Amino acid sequence: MLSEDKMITHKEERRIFERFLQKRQFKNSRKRDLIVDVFLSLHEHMTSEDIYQLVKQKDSSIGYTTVYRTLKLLCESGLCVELKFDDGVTRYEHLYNHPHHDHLICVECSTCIEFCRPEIEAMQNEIFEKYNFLPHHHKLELYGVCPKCRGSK
Amino acid sequence: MLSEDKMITHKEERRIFERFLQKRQFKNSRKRDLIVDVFLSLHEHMTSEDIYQLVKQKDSSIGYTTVYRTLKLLCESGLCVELKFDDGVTRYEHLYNHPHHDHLICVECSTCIEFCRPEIEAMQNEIFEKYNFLPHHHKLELYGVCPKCRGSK
DNA sequence: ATAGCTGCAAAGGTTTTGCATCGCG
DNA sequence: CGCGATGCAAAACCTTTGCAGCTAT
Repeated sequence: MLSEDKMITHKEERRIFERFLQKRQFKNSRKRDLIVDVFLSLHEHMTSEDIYQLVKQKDSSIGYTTVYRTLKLLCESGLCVELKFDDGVTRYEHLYNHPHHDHLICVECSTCIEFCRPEIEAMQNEIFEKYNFLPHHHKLELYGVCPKCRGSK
Repeated sequence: MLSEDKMITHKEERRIFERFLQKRQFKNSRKRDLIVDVFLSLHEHMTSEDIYQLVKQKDSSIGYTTVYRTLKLLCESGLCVELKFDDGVTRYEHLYNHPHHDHLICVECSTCIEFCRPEIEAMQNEIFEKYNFLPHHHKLELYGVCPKCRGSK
């Protein structure tokens, strides 16, 4: 899990991913590159299906499986994390250039707002220490009804 | 979502559920009663499959579907909440007699510890207000490696 | 040539639902 | 009787994997 919040360029992210592939002795692939480009340009959480649809617009010969497997690799490389909200669908979040944050989610329309609470980090560590756990990651999600959905009732 | 943390008896919980069923004009059912009894006696989060196994020990003629549907009813009645951790399996938590708490989960063995952080409530409301959301519920999960799993490496 | 890359189809793992039957009121 | 309660089987959903053919090195 990454903890540094410094900004890095798209190009640097690509290099990170390439080094990751090299370490594993993977080969180059035009299709995988395209998927990685699409993913790195995303600023919102998306499901693998969403990302598959975006990728297909650029190259309709790419299959879902390849998108799925590439997203897994992006997660292993540290550029991506899987998010699982209450609706049970896995979403992928672009991690770099994205300071740590938590999520505020509308239970009606699934709108998702990101917010920051530095206090959480402190509290988190306190609890991990108290129970002698080795910290891995945490998840804070607030569910409610967004202003738009409140209005339309 | 319940916010009161007072203790209530098993019998009172049953009455709450019965009133809930009456309001919906549901009929009595020996099997559903048995499932409710098993559920109300639980103190840990369990999957529907776990609960089904416990129920079958008391009456092997009860099917999974009935357990599943009864758990849904318990949720609607307010006695139960569904928890979805990162492993994707829905767990059911007995809500009454259970002050509000959050979860510390071992990423290796899935051990789950409950802890309390009153500060979270305050912070939560602050954020809901800031973004003008109507609060529904929240979820704080800390994932790490528990002492036992740390030791065995 | 060897080993990784791909797409398709199918398998897995869970949660839900359709339907015919049973049983409470 | 009428309508909810049940069990079984099957559908729905997503995620993951097997496999045969393709491609980079």
